[in-house]
Amino acid sequence: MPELLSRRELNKAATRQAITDAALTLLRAQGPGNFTVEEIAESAGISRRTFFNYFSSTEAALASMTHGFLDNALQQFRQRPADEPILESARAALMQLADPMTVAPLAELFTLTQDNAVLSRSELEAWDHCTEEIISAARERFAGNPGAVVDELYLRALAGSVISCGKAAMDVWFAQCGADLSPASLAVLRQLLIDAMGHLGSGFGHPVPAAGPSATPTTATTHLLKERL
Amino acid sequence: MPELLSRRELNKAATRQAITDAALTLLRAQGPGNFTVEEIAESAGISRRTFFNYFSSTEAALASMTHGFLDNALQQFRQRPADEPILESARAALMQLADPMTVAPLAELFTLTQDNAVLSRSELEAWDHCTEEIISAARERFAGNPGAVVDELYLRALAGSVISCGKAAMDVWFAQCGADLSPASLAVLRQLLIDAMGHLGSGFGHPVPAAGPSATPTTATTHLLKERL
DNA sequence: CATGAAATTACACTACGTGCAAGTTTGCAC
DNA sequence: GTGCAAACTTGCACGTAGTGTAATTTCATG
Repeated sequence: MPELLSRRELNKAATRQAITDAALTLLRAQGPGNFTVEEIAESAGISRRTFFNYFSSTEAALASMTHGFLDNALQQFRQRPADEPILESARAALMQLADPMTVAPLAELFTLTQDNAVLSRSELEAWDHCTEEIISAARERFAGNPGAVVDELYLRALAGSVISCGKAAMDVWFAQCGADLSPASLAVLRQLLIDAMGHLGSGFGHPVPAAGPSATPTTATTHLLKERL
Repeated sequence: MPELLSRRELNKAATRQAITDAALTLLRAQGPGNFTVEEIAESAGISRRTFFNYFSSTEAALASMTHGFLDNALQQFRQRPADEPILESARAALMQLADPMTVAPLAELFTLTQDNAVLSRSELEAWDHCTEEIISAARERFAGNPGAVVDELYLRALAGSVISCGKAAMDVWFAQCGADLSPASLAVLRQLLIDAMGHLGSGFGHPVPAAGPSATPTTATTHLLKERL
């Protein structure tokens, strides 16, 4: 069987996909909290018990999209050259995400779960998980540096701040553009990500930066980033 | 009866306290996830239903301690002069928390729930809630500035980063010192908070941090740690 | 003390999440 | 193909979470 994936793995992937599809469909139709695991299972053509073999809860099933999104970002990050400044790597990784295919599921999920406490919990967890992953990635990168003692505080503070800035950019973007995925909207998102990382890179030195989602990068872009733009 | 608190309010506060005490006691004795709401209620001398009148879940009851801790920090933040740089206000507010009475409950809670997924969720939620509160506080502060358009991205990125750095400092502290609340340990915590805010204020320019605003932060930290280990 | 508001309680009910013991499908060797 | 073992699914049962509701108790006030 010269396929890359065995039949078993294909079936599992299909089932997993069917579950998340069903969950998203129900979320669209009924709104958050207004449907049960049993309905998801029925809609996905499986038993209630099998659902729990794949996901530990409804929120986990939905949060798998966020996880996919963030794993994608992390993959981008790991591919950056090791001698690049971390902030620049993060900026580049985040930039890859301002892409219709990538943000579409997340954008919709965000608009649908905006005001729901239970669901946004899982989102928080996903972001936190990504933070931990970035810490690992950054630690590995520094570990390549011989003789350098890795400063755990620096790592954690930096990774947390990067994620916070990415999250802030997406929050502002959602608030401004909703689920709009037009090129103009995505350009806004890119600029927000750039600006957020710029603020971070410059130590948040400008309390009132000149705002403008237009083509001109705001004054907040730092020397460090300007070098590369 | 011109008491500051009516009998009703006193009773409610006492019940609330009894619940959190009971939950913490059970957490100590049985470990996370190994006790039920019914046990908490019984131990607190109330009915199961009454428990849910106070807290929506076991985790919520335990997370109320974290909320208290962070509300305290927020209160400190709001009391800072409005013309002070935000980062300095945040640093000062966080500094007030490196106090035995304040961190003690949080430290124990942290060590007890270290490896528990469900409980750390509520902790995440508490930190996120505090972030939102800081955003509000900072927005109010800027709103006092006439004619200034508040940059939502700046606010959210900054608040998120500040919280992330505070969290990073506490994570590192817990990892290094456990639940140790000795003066030396608290000094380490203070220094970690200072260093984290220093990193943030300098745009994370130094992979191996060297210069701080005063004295020699990093060496001071390691020195203190060496003393204890 | 009487009365109404607020809090507690018992009860019932739905849904969640899990262990277990079947049954079913897939992979692999013969 | 046949047989077998491992992986996967399913139904069932059980304990627990969380909530609506109505009855009961506690507290403040006239």
